[in-house]
Parts: sequence; structure tokens; C-alpha cells
Amino acid sequence: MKYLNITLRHLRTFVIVARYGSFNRAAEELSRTQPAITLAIKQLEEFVGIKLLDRTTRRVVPTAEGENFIPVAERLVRDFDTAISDLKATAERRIGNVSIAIVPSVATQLLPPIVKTFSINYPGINLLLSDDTARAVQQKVERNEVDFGIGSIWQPSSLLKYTPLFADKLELVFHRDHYLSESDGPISWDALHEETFLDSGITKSMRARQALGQSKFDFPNITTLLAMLRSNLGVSVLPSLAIPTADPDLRSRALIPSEKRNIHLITRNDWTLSPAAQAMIETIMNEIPAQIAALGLSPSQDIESD
Amino acid sequence: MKYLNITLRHLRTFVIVARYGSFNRAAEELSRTQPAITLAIKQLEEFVGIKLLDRTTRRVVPTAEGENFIPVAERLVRDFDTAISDLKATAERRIGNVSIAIVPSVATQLLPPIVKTFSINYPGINLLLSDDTARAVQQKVERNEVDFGIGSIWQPSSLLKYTPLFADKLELVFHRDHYLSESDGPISWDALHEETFLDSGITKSMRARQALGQSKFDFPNITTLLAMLRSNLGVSVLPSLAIPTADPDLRSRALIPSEKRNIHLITRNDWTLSPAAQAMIETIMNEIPAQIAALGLSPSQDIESD
DNA sequence: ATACATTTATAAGAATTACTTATATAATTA
DNA sequence: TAATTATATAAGTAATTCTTATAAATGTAT
Repeated sequence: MKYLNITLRHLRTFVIVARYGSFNRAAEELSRTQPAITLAIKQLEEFVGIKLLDRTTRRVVPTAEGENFIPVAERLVRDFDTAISDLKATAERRIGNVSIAIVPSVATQLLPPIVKTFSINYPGINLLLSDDTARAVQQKVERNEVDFGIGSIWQPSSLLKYTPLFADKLELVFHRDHYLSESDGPISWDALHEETFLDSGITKSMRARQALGQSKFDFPNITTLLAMLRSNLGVSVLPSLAIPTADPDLRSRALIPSEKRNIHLITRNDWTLSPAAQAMIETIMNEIPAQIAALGLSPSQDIESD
Repeated sequence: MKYLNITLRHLRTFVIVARYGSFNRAAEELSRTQPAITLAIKQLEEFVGIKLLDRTTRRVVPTAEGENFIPVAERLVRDFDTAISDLKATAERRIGNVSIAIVPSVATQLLPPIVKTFSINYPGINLLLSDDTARAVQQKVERNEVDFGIGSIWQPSSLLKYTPLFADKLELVFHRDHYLSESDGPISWDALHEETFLDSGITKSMRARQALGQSKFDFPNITTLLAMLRSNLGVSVLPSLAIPTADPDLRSRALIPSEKRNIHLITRNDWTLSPAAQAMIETIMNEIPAQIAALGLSPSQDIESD
């Protein structure tokens, strides 16, 4: 014995011996033999330099200091055990927290049934959702402010890993009084040349590819953009998920050639996901196919630069 | 490895590794080698089923759960260490409590300088003195209500151990107006035959041995008894320690043959004294000779049946 | 009082655990 | 791409913590 280390095992032994008032019964309780108990108590007493248990062959009684130490030792043992079991509970996904940054359209349309499934399967895990623009989603993931993000790719980053979830078709949106309502069916991008265009984050990034109308306005917030559309201020292009299905004032038409917005799961590749976050991702992955079918989306093909 | 036990050592290792962000530096800090650290962390992680540290050869960063667990582990380690060091402090007499049951005469006359010495030598130890009759002193020790007692023997008990401290000479006490004041020097017990006797606990137990005067009164409380003596209600016999030295109304005379009251340290023989109590007893034993000299007492010879 | 039963203490050897040395593997940096 | 630096792994050694066997002590019952 070089330098003896007192461990929780000593305290645990002490607590049990004090409780039973017997080395033999404590040994039984702890599935050890009586000499092992004797040794542990002896080590503890010698280390602290104080007698904790007065013992004869007939009686084991705590000394005054022993008596005082019992609740202290009990608390230490208990705290340790709960700390470890909390950690295990986290690992087993019984408790935990998940924070997700997500673009609003996905959050409102796709997520509710997923969240419901998740909360049934993991009732102990808290969920924190923040609605953000595609850019903010990416930033929050980069800064580790959230466990992961869901959105399109803003600027590809080597820090991040993008896992395609599905593709959302872009559609032209306008007011029912707009002259485009007169026709139905797909419409060509070229036909939009003369339209007053209300830009959002989504349309801005596609100006390079398609000949869009003049942009007088820029509304990063989709809710604001929709309000503008309801006032018949102009037309815009939105992913289908972002278009309110039951809005009496708005109409939408498909576009030719059809463009898609790919929605990805965004994670940091140097960061281990918490078990709770893993559970959420698993739930999302499982539920996505059903949601794609329900909402008329298309499965994602590959990673494209948006 | 049958069933791995997670110990504080694992948490301690984890905390240090997290603090330094390096297995090697942690190993150095803990005076162990790097593989030992690796193993400990691995065991902890495998046991709880959760990754706590993300590590490459270049960086060691806590995962989300690891980050959460750091303060928990730190607290557990800290609590454990302080609990053990408190126990050590108790053993080393730096902190503690002593409770003593003591007869009033000893408490007021003999104890003050002893308490002073004690409080200088052991500033961290609290002292609780309770004044009691000889009988109550014994009872409190028997019931473990105090660490030890100081007093005369009430009824010898096999539970208790009596260590003689000193002997206190009994003296006759009376009012200065009492006719016995006319003479000086020792007086015979026989001469007290006709006196009105004020009994106290002390005198009652000696009726068998000495022919005392008639007892009309019984005052277990010494203060009351003294008040009665000051009213010249009768005479009494008190140990010298109990006689106020500077009382203008009272006189005292030695008795022949001289009787003594032996004062003992009273402890339980099946009870280990706390280090604090041991410290107090040591102080008493060291100081007693000087006090005997100062107060004109006699050293105790042997244990007598009182 | 003496023997008996029961319980803790001690000693020695066995099993387990923890650590060290040596080496492999992986990830930055130049 | 090589060099450097850090963690991971493997094997052997040291240390510890058990168990078995036995002794010593205490209280009980005859």
C-alpha cells in the first residue's frame, strides 16, 4: 500500500455497516465477505484518523463522529449514483434536450407530425425549435448554437455535413385577382419577365439561372412576403411548402422547367450528436417518406449547389 | 473486467482532462501515464453509454453531454474531498464539539482557566457545558447526552469509568452571626449534633458516617442553600470549592476528622471519545495540578465509594 | 464460572484491477 | 507529403481488493 485512496466504495461500505450495525450483514448486502468489510472500514478510519464505528464482537455502534458522518456519506453516495444514472438516462434517450434551427416552411408544414411522433417515443426529451432563414440555420449550426439544422444550403461549408431530406418544388404565387389567374397549369419562367417580382431569400439565389422580372421589393420574411402577395403587389416564387394551401386570396401555378429546393439536414462534422439529437434525427428520417407522400413532395436526389 | 465499477477516480480524471483539453497534460497533472487516462475515460464513457469527449490527436473537446457533466462531476469531486477533509480536521482537533456535564462548584471555580487554555489551543472546537447535580452528571454520561462528566460518584455503575481528578475538603459553613463564628480552627463533627442542619445532596450521603444535627431542610440547589445560610437559617457542610471565598456574610471552619469529596472524570467505558473530547480531557489533566495548588485542594488518592 | 456460539480481526494466497512501457494509428502543420 | 504530436492499443507488471482459513474477543447459557 503506497498511498491509499479513499473511494466512494469505502463510504458506501460504511453507510451499509452503520445501517445494519453488523459487518456480516453488510458483507452479505454488498455481496462481499466480512474480512473485506473489515478492511474497508479500517482503511477509511486510518485514512481520516478517526474512529467511526465502535465495535465489539457483539455490537457495532457509530461513534459521535461516525454518527455525524453517516448522513454526509449517504448524500455523497446518493449524489454520485444519481449523477451517473442521469448520464445513463441521457444516453438511453430518456431525458435530454434537442435544439433545432429550421426554416419556417418546413417547421410549419412538415414538422408537426414528426414532433408528435417524437414526443410520444421520447416523452422525457425537451425540444427547442427556432425558425430561421436558411442563412441563420447554417450559422447556428456552425456556431454550435443548435444540435442540428434543417434547411437549404446557404453557402457550402467544409465544417458542415449536409444530408438531403427531400426536394420542394418551386411554384409561382400571385393574387387571385392577378391576370395570371385567368389561365391554369404550368407556366414558363420566361413569361415572368415583365412581372413585378417580390424577392425572398429563395428567389434571389436563382436570378442567375432564370430570367425573372424586375425586383422592386425584398422580403426575407415569408410571412411579410405573403402579406404583400395578398395585396396583389406582384408575383413571387416560393417552395410549395411555404405556400398556404387554404388561402382564399392566393393562387399558384407550376413552373417550367421545374426547379426544386433541396432541404437538408445540417450537422457539424466534427461534433458528436447528443443521444437526444440522434433520436430526433432518427425520427425525422423515419417519418420523412410518409410526409413526402402526404404533402406531394419529391425525394431528394443528390446534393446540389443551391 | 466483470462488472466495472465507476468511481470518483473516473470523474476526477474526466474533470482534469476536460479542464486541460489534453490527455497528456491530464496524465502529467495526475501523475499517471497517458494510457491510464485513456482507459479511465473509455471506461467512464462505456459505462454510461455516452461519449463525453470528442477527441482527435489534435484536440480534446467535450461533447454537449460532456460539457453538461463537467460541473456535475466537479461538484461531486469537491463535495467528496471536503467531506473527507472535514473528517480529518475533526480528527486533528481543528474542528469539533465537546459537551460536558459538570457539577456547579467545579464549573465555577476550577474550570474557567482550563476553558481559557483550551480555547486558545483549540480555537475551532466548540464547548458546551451543562451544570448538573452529581446524579444528573452521571445520568447524562450514561445516556450519552454528553461526551463526559465531571463530578462525584453518585452510584457506581459498571457502564462508567471513573478517573479521579482531585479531592475537595468538606467544611462547615454558617453565618458570621452564628455563635460558631466566635471560635476559629477545626471543629469536630460531634459538635454539630445540636445544630440545625441544611441538607444538600452532598451532606445527605454522609449522614450514615457522621452524626449530624437534625435536618429540617433539603436544598439540592447550592445557590439556594447558600442563600439560606446567608439568612442564618442553620449550618451546612460544603466542599471548599462550593463555598464563596469572598462572601462577607459567610464563615467556614474545617472539620475533624476531615472528610473529602472526590471529584472524578466520568466516561462511558464502551464509548470512544471524540478527538475533541480527548483534547478537552488532556487539557483538564494537564491543568489540574496547577489548579489544585491555586485553590488549595488535595490530589485524589484512590477511588472510594462516596 | 465455564463452555458455547457468534462476531470481528488477522494472515496468506488468489483474483481482479490499474498502471507502465512499447508501439500503432491518426490528425494537423510545415 | 513528410514530420510532428497526440490519442489508442497491446502486453506485461505492479498493486489492490477480494476470499479462505483461522484467531481473538464478547456475550449468553448452562
